[in-house]
Amino acid sequence: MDPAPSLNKRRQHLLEIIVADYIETAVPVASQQIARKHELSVSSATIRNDMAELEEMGYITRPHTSAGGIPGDLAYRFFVERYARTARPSRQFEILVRGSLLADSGDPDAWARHAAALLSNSVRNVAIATPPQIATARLKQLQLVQLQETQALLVMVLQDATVRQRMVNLEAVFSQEDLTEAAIRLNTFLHGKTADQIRTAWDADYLPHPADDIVVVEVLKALAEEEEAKSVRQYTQGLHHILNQPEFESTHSAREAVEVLEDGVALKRVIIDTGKESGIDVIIGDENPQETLRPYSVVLARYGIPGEATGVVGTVGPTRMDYTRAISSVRYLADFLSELLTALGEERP
Amino acid sequence: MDPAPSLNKRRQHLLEIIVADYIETAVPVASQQIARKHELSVSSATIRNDMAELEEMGYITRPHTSAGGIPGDLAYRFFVERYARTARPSRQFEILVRGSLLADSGDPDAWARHAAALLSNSVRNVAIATPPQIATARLKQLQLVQLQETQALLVMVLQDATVRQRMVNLEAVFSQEDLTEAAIRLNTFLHGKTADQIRTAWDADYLPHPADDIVVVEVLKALAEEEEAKSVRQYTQGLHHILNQPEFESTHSAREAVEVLEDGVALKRVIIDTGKESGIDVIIGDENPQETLRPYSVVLARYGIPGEATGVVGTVGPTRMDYTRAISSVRYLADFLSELLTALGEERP
DNA sequence: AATTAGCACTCTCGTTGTTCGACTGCTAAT
DNA sequence: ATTAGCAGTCGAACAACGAGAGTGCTAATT
Repeated sequence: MDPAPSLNKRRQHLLEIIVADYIETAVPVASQQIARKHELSVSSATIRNDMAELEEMGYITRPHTSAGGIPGDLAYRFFVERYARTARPSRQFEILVRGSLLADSGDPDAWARHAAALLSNSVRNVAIATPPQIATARLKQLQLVQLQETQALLVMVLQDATVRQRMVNLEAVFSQEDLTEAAIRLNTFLHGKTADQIRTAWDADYLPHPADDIVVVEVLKALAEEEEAKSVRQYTQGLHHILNQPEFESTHSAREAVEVLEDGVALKRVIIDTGKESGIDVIIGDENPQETLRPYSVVLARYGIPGEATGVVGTVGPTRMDYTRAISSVRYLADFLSELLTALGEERP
Repeated sequence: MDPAPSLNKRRQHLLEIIVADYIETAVPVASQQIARKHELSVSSATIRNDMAELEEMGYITRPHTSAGGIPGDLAYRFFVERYARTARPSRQFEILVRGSLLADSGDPDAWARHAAALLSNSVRNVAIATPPQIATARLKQLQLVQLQETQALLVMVLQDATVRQRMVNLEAVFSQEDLTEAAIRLNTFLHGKTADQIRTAWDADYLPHPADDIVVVEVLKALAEEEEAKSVRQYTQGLHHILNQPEFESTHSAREAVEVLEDGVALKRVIIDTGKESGIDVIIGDENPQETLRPYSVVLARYGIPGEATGVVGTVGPTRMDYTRAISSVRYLADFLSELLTALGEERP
């Protein structure tokens, strides 16, 4: 569908120029400047008329009576739908991403951490990434390591190859051999099961070994925690970039931004809501349901294996952000992370 | 030893007042203010004379001719040695720390993360913490989990109960049963060994199973990475606090601070150097060997089991920071983390 | 009907001048 | 050694002002 049906060709082009210019310079763009820099074959007066029209329609606003125009959320939305969605990242970025992420083999947590760093440097804004989270946590294998006489470390590998650990207080003294044996026994019983499945199977099937129930309880706890939305760990990178942006020159706005982004609870909500269906979510300014994020724009994509294990990568910045770069970088990262995760998660039946 | 031998009682007290006042208000402290607020039983003129003397000796400076005094690094040093070292944290803080850290059972990584958050809120500054790092990495137990036909996930539990994972590309097809068997075999062989010990034992003792060497190579790689200084992961919290400090009102200084602290490479160097012997390291301003950290003060303590596994907690802020609070909070946290770690690491012979 | 030239008007920004209040440094008295 | 008193210094806040950039509008042009 046409993002802006009531705009003729020239005005669409004009709007594109204004948005692109403002994204680059952060200065209200003036009609004369446009006439001079771009070969439009119309005079500045015509541009002024068109800009008055664009203002009327809510695409741009003016900081004061005798100033150039600055794009509003609507203009950015138009720009994103019309021009920015189709872009591809630079070859350089692709190489950098592949090289960096292939280096940390098999550790989804490290992927997320490094993805955030890579993205942050690419878009010169704050980047966030979450490691893949499983929809319904499913145990793959567990291991018991003796710590003290009656204390063991329970290490669990989940379906998506993430590893979780918990401490278990046993009620009696066990040797490492006992524990290893118990682990083997429990693995055959628990392998591939969700929390629910474990619960029903456990009731039905009495286990004769005294320590086993304690371990199972801990496994259930861990799986439950895993499914809690609270456990969405997110890596944030590149906070310093926003202090370079002219919109955060005042200490006040800068502090607010850092507070919101470092705290991350608003972001978490956005992440949870974000596109289960594939594609890039672009949330511009006031479109954001999270009030504290209204001054910013968010470009997010979900990656991974839908219904199995998915995470999120994306970037946050002022509404005047480089959407072209942001969208292309985020898409490329999400696709590549999905690839990595698929390779890791694929398993023989 | 006396931190300031050439100062008489009154001048020491005066210096204390100036430092404490400036820490609280961030405004150059004037002689009249001192005379009014504190019961000194001397007039402002006397204070002026004393302050002139303190300036002469390098303890305080003045922003301009007719302004109050602001403490220099020397004054802070005096203050720290004379008054701040002995402080104890508030009961409230102690309770908060115990409650929070006991909640994440057995996960040293989570301890560090939460310690940074707790400390940051307490001192209202940036806080950093590293999870415990082992001096020479020592394998406790490993586990192999099948992912694809020729691919397995290697999960290692190290001596200090931290867990690391790597992907292993096997050269042939193995079932999960094969892998479990191999893991048991390797565990008896590798248990408790350092990288060096593994290497010598491996040469001496030929292993008949074809896949074992691949796994051992990965274990060695992981242990090596673990020992690399580069792998010092650090959690930074509370960057937004520094934007509240008046010294970072200008965007420029704020940006510099965020850049230095978020990047963390300078901090990493300081962390590596930091007090192997117990005690709190207080590095004030220009005393810092790291040039980029000269505008700030750092309060750091190492925790854990010396020679076995240790980490670092601490805080970074402007030289005008609340040393009393910082030192007491850092000390309490370090002590408590050591306790937790000792409980976790204690092991039957 | 759309476009353009021209011009008066508006607004911001950096500069300069001025006042006010706070604080010090110094001198002379205690 | 301490203090009172006073002249002098400095910064913060505010107003005035001119320059420059850009618009809105009107009237002429295609």
